[in-house]
Amino acid sequence: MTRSLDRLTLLETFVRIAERGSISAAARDLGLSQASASRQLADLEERLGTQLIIRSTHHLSLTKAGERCLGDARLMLAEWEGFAEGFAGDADRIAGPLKIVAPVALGQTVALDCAMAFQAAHPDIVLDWIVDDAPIRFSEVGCDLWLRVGAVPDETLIVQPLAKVQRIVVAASGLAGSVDGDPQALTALPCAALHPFEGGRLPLTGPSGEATNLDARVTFASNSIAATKRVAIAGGGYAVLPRWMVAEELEAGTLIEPLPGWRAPPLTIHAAFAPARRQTRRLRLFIDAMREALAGLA
Amino acid sequence: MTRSLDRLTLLETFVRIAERGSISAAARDLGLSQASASRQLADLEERLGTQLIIRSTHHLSLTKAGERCLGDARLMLAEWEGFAEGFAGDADRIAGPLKIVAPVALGQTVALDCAMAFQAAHPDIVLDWIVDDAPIRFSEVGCDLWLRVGAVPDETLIVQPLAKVQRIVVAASGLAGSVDGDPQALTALPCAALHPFEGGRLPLTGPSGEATNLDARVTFASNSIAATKRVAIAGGGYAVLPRWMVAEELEAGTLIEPLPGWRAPPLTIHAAFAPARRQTRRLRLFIDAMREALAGLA
DNA sequence: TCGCGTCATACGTTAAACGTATAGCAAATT
DNA sequence: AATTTGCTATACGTTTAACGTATGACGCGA
Repeated sequence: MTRSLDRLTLLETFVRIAERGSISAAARDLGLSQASASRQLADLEERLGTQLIIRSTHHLSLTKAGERCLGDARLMLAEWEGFAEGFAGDADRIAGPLKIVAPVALGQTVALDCAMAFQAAHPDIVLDWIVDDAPIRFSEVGCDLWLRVGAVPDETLIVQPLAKVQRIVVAASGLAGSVDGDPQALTALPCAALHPFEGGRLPLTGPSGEATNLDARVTFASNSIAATKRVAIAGGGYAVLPRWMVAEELEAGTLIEPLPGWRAPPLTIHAAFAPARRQTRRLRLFIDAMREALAGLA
Repeated sequence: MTRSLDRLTLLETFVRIAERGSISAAARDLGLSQASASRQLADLEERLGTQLIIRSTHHLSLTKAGERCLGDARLMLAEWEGFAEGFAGDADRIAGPLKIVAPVALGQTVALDCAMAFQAAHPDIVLDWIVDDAPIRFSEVGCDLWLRVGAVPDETLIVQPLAKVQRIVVAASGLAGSVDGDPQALTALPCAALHPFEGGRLPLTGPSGEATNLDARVTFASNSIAATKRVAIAGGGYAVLPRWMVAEELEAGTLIEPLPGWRAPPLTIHAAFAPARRQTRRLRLFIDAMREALAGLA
């Protein structure tokens, strides 16, 4: 009987090497010698009959086969973990890493509060919290959960809606004081537009369900919602922003709602994660907690 | 760094033990000593933190956890195999076991011919060919492919249609010689019905698309299509049978078609197999070959 | 040029998986 | 009832391969 080191351990080592871009760094992370890590990678390559990583002394890169292997390896490792977790005697212990990418605005406010509360409730969870509004390459980042406002541009992922975000038109009173509830008056004003949700057209729904689609004179465009909000506060243009995000400014009068009762199309916050037949309990619980926390944004 | 024997190897050993119901028999199959097999099972139980198999000297049985583990273990092993196969350098070599359950009639004729041709083309394939008309418990049998006429009563499986089977009314001429193309005349004759496809009602479609639904006087019922055919030949009743299955008898005059041009509802032959993100190449190729072979039955 | 960090590999050491042997048990056979 | 057969678990010495240390070749930056 030929013995073999654990194939799943070989995959773990490979994934860590790919993520760190260095055999030595991965070895340190995993508590191995550099020589062992190097040999395990070679062992995996031999088993699969193909080269996965192109080596050089200062730069490792994945082959095409290595890229495919990375995605599959992660899934198989996640499946083992979900599987083994399903038998664990200690059903109450929630532990292990969670790497999460969240949008900047939510990731520094509501979602972050939720994540901190989750960690306080489960102290053995290790959170890796990344805020980023840009679309990520999920398979490269190696995260467990991607919180995303709007569409998730990756059809390989499982995408679940968590909450809808109510959006309204807001502006500084000096800019929009004369609008007086008339949507058409907006077309004369500058617009601070948020990529990729707003462009030259602005669909709105009124208090009685009436619809209109305004031309927007975009004078400022950004993919940063924080920047868009700041421009609106400074009077540089009206903006379409989530109500939760401008509640304080509306209360303080720093911003007004020039079209009371009118709504821009709501956006959906999605949870996106890799398909595996069993998700780890900590991920499932985290998603549930996040769904509950975001429910108040509607 | 603690070394560990391959977790996937532990799963393989467990699956074989469960299938054979004996640690010793599994050890012989796998080329291990009985002691090693016993230890590997104990090792897996220790890793998962739960007992999987209840031991006795003459009868092993799975615990509840063991039953769940069996299904998941098979899937994870299949996923590794599909994964590793995707990297194999020798893309042309088709090898390994295929365990297939087929309906009795097809499994002794057309489908068997196809399977034998497939094996002749790929001699390294090991076929385990089981004919059985009864519904199987897929997860217990541990087969790769279930060929099934009609519905597949297991929603956990991937089910793909392979072919439609054209069915006609046939009878011995001594019984049905006076029917003379009139469907209603059938209601006076005894019917040999095949479970679960025929009962007291017989829907038929005529040559011009006209539909009728006859009362069937069932005097013989069986779940065996071969028995039903035999009764028809012997003049014990008319039967609804696939055209492919009675072609010779029609040619020889042993059976006649009392309602030329009329059809019973066709049945679909399905291929059912376990979901895995990657199917082994041999299974994919086999299913393709079977689909092609059965295409002539319509 | 020098120093540092990288990866691959040789070599002796280590850890764990191996098979053989044995004991206890249950069922079938004589 | 006694014997035979086949089962599983475990002790023990053996075997195997994975381990870490050491070293050489290489590339990059100061």
